[in-house]
Amino acid sequence: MTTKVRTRFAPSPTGFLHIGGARTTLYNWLYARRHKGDFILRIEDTDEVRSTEDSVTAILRSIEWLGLNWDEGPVDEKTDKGPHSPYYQMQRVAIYRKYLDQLIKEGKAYRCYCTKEELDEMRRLAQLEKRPPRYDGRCRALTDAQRAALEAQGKKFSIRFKMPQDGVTIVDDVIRGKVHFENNLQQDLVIWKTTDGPTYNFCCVIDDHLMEITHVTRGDEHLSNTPSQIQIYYALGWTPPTFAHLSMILGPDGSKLSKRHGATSVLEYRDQGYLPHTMRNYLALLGWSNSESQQLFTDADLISQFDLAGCQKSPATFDTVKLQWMNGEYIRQTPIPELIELAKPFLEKAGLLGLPGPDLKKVVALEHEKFKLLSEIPTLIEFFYKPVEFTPKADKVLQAPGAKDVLLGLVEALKDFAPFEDKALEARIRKFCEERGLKPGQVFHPIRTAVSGRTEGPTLFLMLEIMGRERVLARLKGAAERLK
RNA sequence: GGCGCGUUCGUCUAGCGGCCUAGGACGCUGCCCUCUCAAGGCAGAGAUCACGGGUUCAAAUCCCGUACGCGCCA
Repeated sequence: MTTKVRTRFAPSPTGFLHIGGARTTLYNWLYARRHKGDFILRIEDTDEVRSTEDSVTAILRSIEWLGLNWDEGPVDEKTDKGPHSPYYQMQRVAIYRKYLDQLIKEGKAYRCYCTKEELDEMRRLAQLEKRPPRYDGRCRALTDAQRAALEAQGKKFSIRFKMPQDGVTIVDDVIRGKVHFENNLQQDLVIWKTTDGPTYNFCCVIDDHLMEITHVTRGDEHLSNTPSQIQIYYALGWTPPTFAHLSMILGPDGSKLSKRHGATSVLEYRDQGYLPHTMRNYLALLGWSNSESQQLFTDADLISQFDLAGCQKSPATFDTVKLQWMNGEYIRQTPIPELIELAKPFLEKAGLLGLPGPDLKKVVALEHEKFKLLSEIPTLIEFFYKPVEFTPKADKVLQAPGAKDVLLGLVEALKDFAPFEDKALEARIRKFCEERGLKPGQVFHPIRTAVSGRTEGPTLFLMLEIMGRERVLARLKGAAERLK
């Protein structure tokens, strides 16, 4: 009998969900889905001063937008659902307390009366003497009488976990392999702070065990804490889960991805017009790949192929250029009605919804292969609906000698021309060129410019068809008049 | 400072001792297509596999150092 795979993502709600967190979430989700297991979301809000409800909201929205559903965890900012409820750590403090008492009673944890100042001094001296700046364990051996005396003085205490003094703790990491840590180099970790209660490393162990997490996949920065956590598992009589530590995501300059590199929040990518599927695919590839170096994956592909063991050990640089390419690929794969639906917020914001003019479906289809971001859709199509604005380059085209005559001539030629359709228009306009002894370019460019205000745009004749006779004629005239 | 981790084209990566004169993808350059811009097709430039030692008939691949970067202790 094999146990069911259970993975989790456990963010601290101290800010938005950033790209690194999104990737961690994705990998946990993929792993759970691949093994028909459960994906759990847990909110680590024990840092009362920095945790905010807004952050919780942002994180939940982000994960939802990414399309990663969780099987147990928050329902909203206050409530949650699942057999191991609550999933908000602040609501689990009594549980931590219970295990804390157990460890103290069994002599596996002890009261430490050192103040912050004393600890700082300890660290300073250690630095000076070139020793590792760790807690020296001075409160470990305090007698009951000494403790009573200190407390009689009103001394506050934190609780430290007794790390074994010898031996080696091996973290058998799925991605890194066996990583050895000498126990005597580990310090006695604070598991309960003087005033603020349980610490991250303590809660994390208890929750992961109680929630029956089988695979802990998290950022690289936690690797060094893992031996301590493993020892806490042992002290509590539990078996540690399988660990996997993911490498970091870097900005273009090779430092850890952060605000100064631009957007780091998942929601910002949504607002810039990336598709959730792009994010899933791109993030999956940032640190993982299959042996064919395949680039584009369906979700089903991802789920069936994704493997933690195949993850890269070294950090990866986040590349928005490739992200945009991929988004373009997926936009091109999206059927027009669906694309319009996705682009609604952007069209709305640009004031393009509900305006009279050509069929939006036809217009969007006309430029389909050009969109890299949903947010680009409005700017590329707005001239169909809004008054023409001429770019400097467009102005120059219209200034070409004879442009005005061409435009006015076309107005005449097209006034009653039927059918006002792609191929027929092309034939008619080419004939117009011949009649006037003009090269096609001398006519096509001014038309495009007059009608759109731009020198680049959709294929000409289909654009005219879709724009419709009335609008085309008005714009040709309008542009000609500007040339007076 | 200690401990831990990492290092293949600009970027993401393939590679797990001979198939590598190092493969793919993004980007870049050129050509083709063409009414512009894209998209698409084709071609090309781009990596002494961080460096130095070993092991081996043979190393990007195994071992040991060094450097650099990063993380944790903070």
